[in-house]
Amino acid sequence: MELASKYNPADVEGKWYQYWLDNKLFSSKPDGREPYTVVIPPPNVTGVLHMGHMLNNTIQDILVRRARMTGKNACWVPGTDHASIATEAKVVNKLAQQGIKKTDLTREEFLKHAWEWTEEHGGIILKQLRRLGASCDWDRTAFTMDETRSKSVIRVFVDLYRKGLIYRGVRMVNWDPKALTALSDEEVIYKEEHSKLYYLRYMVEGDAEGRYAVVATTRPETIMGDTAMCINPNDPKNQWLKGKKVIVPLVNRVIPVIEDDYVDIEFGTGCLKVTPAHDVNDYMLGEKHNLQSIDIFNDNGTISEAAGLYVGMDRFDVRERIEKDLAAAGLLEKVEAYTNKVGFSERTNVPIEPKLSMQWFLKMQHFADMALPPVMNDELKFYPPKYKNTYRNWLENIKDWCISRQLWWGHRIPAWYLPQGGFVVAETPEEALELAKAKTGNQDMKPEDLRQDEDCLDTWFSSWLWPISLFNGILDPDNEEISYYYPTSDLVTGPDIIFFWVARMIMAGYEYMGNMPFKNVYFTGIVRDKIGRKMSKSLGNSPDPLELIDKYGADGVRMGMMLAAPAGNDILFDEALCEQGRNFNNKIWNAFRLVKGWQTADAEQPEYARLATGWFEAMLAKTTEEVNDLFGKYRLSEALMVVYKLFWDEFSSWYLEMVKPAYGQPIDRATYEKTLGFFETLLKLLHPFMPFITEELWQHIYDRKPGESIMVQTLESISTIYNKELIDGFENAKEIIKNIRDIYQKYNINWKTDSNALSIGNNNKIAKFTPILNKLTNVFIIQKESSIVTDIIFIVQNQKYSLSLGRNFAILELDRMKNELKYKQGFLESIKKKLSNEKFLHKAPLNIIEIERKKLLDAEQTISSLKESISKLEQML
RNA sequence: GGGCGUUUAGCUCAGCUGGUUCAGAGCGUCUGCCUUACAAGCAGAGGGUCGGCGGUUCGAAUCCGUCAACGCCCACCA
Repeated sequence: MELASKYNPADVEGKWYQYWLDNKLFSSKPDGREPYTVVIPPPNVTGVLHMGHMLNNTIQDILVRRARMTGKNACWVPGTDHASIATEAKVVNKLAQQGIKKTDLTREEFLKHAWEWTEEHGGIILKQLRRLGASCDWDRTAFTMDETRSKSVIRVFVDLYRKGLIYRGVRMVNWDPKALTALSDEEVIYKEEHSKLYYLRYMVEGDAEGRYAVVATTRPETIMGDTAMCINPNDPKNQWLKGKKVIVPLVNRVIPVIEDDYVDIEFGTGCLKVTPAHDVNDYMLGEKHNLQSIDIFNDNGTISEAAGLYVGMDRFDVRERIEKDLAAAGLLEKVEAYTNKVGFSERTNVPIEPKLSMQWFLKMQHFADMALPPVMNDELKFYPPKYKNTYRNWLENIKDWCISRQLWWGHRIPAWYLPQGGFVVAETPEEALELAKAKTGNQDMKPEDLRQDEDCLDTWFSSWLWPISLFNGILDPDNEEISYYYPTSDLVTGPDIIFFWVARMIMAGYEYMGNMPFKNVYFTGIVRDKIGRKMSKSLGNSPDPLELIDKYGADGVRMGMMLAAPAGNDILFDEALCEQGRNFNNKIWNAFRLVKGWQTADAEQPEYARLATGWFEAMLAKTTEEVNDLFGKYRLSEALMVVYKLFWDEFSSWYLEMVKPAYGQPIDRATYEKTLGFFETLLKLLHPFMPFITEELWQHIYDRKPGESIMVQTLESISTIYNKELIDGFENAKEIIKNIRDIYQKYNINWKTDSNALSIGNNNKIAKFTPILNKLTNVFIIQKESSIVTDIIFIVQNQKYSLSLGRNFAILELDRMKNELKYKQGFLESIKKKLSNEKFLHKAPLNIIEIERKKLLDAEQTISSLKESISKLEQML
């Protein structure tokens, strides 16, 4: 086989992905093996792959492939999320471009457009994941609005309603004036805004002196909704206002002055305007003091008829306008610059408006009580564990979840209103009708007499069931699949959805399965650019993952991501990392070319090869153990780095150089076979990280049967028992070789043609490695102290070595040796000091003292031999 | 306002329960090499009072206190 000198990913990636699919290697069915289950965080159905997905799914694929190779029945279930608000907004936009308003359509017509949109754009992202190499069981692909998942959502809603955990009521909710829907607290993002604090004059009614109270507000446009002014009863400066009535500026409504401790005496003037319809706190005050509530906003954020002024204007236009009008009327005391926090809709990015409305809620305390302990006591582990705190904090301050959305795209709330008031909750219209008949006693009731709730459920109300509903565990709780695959193993997701999704899945898991939904949660970081900025379209700093794959290969990009991705830390992504990944692919490729290019011969295995194979076997075992340990701790980037170094440094730079036959010479068969075996093992270790190139080479390393794949080879066969002494001995030998190479380079020695003598003294341990030293540096070993004054001296692990170069370079080394002597003497002093410290000898453990004593002896020995060499050299001068 | 986290080489980060795996890794930098697998490479080298200060200890990057900078999460101060 002729191989190009560069690896070309495009030639092999598509081929092997298809091969894996054709041979059903991603598919999983319950069997006798231990299951390993991962459910994908479902991306938005109409989304496209971005760097965050790339990172997240690379990690999942690494874990899944690794599990598969450790003998588990790995099942990675893919799917997409209907993303209620986001998708509906996209469909509304698209319709708007065609001149169609949502309000002109019936619900059915709108949904038809939405499904068309979904079918057109849906699932693109799943196709893109294949480019990455994602080993999902595609036959299981699910959608949060497919039949099984939809029915599951409805069943859960009905169940929770019947358990008394879902209720309906009028509450102050976060209103999104663009999407025209309520939002949960989690969907509101607070941002600091530079705004103004307006001081408004509220004239005191009937006051002869024309006195007025000054109220500070950031939202003067809400004065039309004022129904009281509030002071703190303990505020000395406002005592005079007690019992008075004041006049709302411009509006001229007379409102009472009420008293409540809630008001902060220090803030502003200590006078607070109360607008119960448009502020959460004012709402509470309104309830407490029985105030009227005037809703001055329409759903889209414009001023309503009820306001009486500025009707139809946008809320922010009114703010500007009213400032001028107030000033003109002499009712504006002053305006100050002010920084405050404003809530924005997570999806539409418009400021949310607190609004009183009728919504459905889920009582959360019950769920919080179940979901907190298993995380806090590490039954369910978070990686990194710092997120336990975040999680606890949220659960300990849990609020009821507003689950209704005024949208059409989603799961419609299964509540039916009766003509005479009241409602029933049921899974189907038929069941609802029966319930309605029973409730009203009217047996003649017809389906059309019932009116189903117009609203949809929050998207997360379906995704919180994901680990269960994917295996149909809601509708058929005892089926084989759910029993086998649940609880799932690892969840890989971003910390930004810890409340939205992770916490709620844990809740649903305990409620419906009586068990955790996953055993471990791996929180990834946010992908940022290399100078730490979030990736965004407007900055243009977000590379297209598919273009990166075209450029560097999927394996290269995967590796680039993983090199920079410790769990929970943000990753600063730099294309240079993909380059490093690509280079590594190339390195593997070329190592393969070398090995496969060798001719074999029936020859005795040389001693250097015998030593090298023994050593590399030990290295392989040692590294395998390290990798096992790191995977156990979810330290994937470190695991990759360990294998990377094993391949590049130990295998390519050391091992292959040791066993490589001279040019044109064949290699003995024993070494060749060993080397192929090592290569295969290395490919297996690398496969979870770099699936494509490892498959390609694995297929070529030996003849394989059709359908065979590295994917399903087992890693457990790699021995993790190794000879530590052998490894240490090689490390020592490598140090010596490096020293010799350094000297060769420094003095421009043509070492390939000239053999040089290395005196190693009476050092049997190193003598053993003579064949290796000889092969890599062309030295011959003299096993006694050198008496040649002009030898170049170097010290490795406190042993002196003398290299004879036949010419007098040693003089040039004098300074270096003197420096080394100085350093060693300083070192010796510090140890002596330590060992003469009574307290140290008294209190330190014996083994530590022993170690110090040994250091002392070693240092003394080194110093004396250095001194000797130096003085000899100096005599020569 | 509350909570959490980070600060170690030019960059990105490891360093768990204090002591030879303690000052590390990868990348970058510098030097020499187009050596017959690979210049997307090979062989070497340099580089840090472990954020500041104080304490505990025979001994501190590691434990405690404090200050500073940065980041994240939560919270109803208009």
